Amino acid sequence: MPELPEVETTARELAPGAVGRRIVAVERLDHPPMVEAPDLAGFEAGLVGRRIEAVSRRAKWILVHLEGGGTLAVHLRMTGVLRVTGPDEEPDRHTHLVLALDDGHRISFRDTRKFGRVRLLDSEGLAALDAAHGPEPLDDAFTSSRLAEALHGRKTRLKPLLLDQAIIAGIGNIYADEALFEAGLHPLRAADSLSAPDIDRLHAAIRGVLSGGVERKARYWEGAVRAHEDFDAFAVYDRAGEPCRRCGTPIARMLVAQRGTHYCPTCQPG
DNA sequence: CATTACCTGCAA
DNA sequence: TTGCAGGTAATG
Repeated sequence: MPELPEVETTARELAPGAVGRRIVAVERLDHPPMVEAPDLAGFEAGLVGRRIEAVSRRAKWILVHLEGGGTLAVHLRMTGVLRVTGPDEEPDRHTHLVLALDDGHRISFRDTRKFGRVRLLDSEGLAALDAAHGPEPLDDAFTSSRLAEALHGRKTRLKPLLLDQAIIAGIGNIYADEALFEAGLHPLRAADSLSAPDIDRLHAAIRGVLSGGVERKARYWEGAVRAHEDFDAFAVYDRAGEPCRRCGTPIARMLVAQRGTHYCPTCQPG
C-alpha cells in the first residue's frame, strides 16, 4: 500500500517507541524471501543486543539505524505494516518478524501478501541502497531543473517514469496519478515532450501531493484494509466515472504499464 | 517495451 | 468465481 507519505508516517510513528531501546531477542523470524539474509543466524546476531539509534526513510525503505553501524531496512511493498506493539499483543499468522525490546514492547513486521522485504545492511549495503534510488522529491535538492534533467531525452511515458524509483524516489501509483492531474499532464505524454512551464508545474505538483500526503498523516489504513477517509483526499485516484473536481468531466481509467491509471481527459489533454 | 510472477483478501 | 489491489523483480 504505502508510498512516500505512508512510509514516512510509518517511520515517524515507529521512532518514539523504538529509538533508545535495545533489541533483546528475535521472537519470530520467518524465512526468505521476506527476510533477505543468506544466514539467518548471522541476521539474528546482528540485531540482538543492539541499541536503536534512529529511524529514518529513504525512498520507500524504512531504515532502523543500530548502534555499531548496522541498519535494519524494511520495505512494506503492498501490504506490509511495521510498528511498535505492546507486550500483550500477540503476533498473528501474518507477522513475519518480531523483535523484543528492552522495555517489553516489540517491533513487529506484518505482511499478509508476503511481498515485503527485510534486510540487515552494513554501511556498504546502505550506500548501495541509497545509490540505487533517485532524489528525494521533498528535499531542497530536488529542484525543477533537476526534474528537467531527469526528463531530458527520455522517450518513456510520464506515468512509468514517475513510478521508476531510480528517477525519483517514493512516488507510487496513487501519487503519480495525483501529481499528473495537478500538473494537467496526460499520463501517456512522452517525458521529453514537456515545455519548461510543464516541468515547473509537474515539479510543484509532485511536491504538493507528497507533502500534502505526509501532512495528512496518511494513517487511515490499518493492515491491508483501505479506509475511505484517506481516499477522499485524492482528486482522481479510484474515481473512475466521477466528475472531475475542476471541470466536471468524468474521470477516466486506463491501464498503463499494467497499473490502473486515473485521469481527467479534459484537464489532462493528450 | 510488455508480460508474468510473487501472495492474500476483498468486492463485484 | 473473477478481477483487482498503494510494489518490484524477473522474464521474453
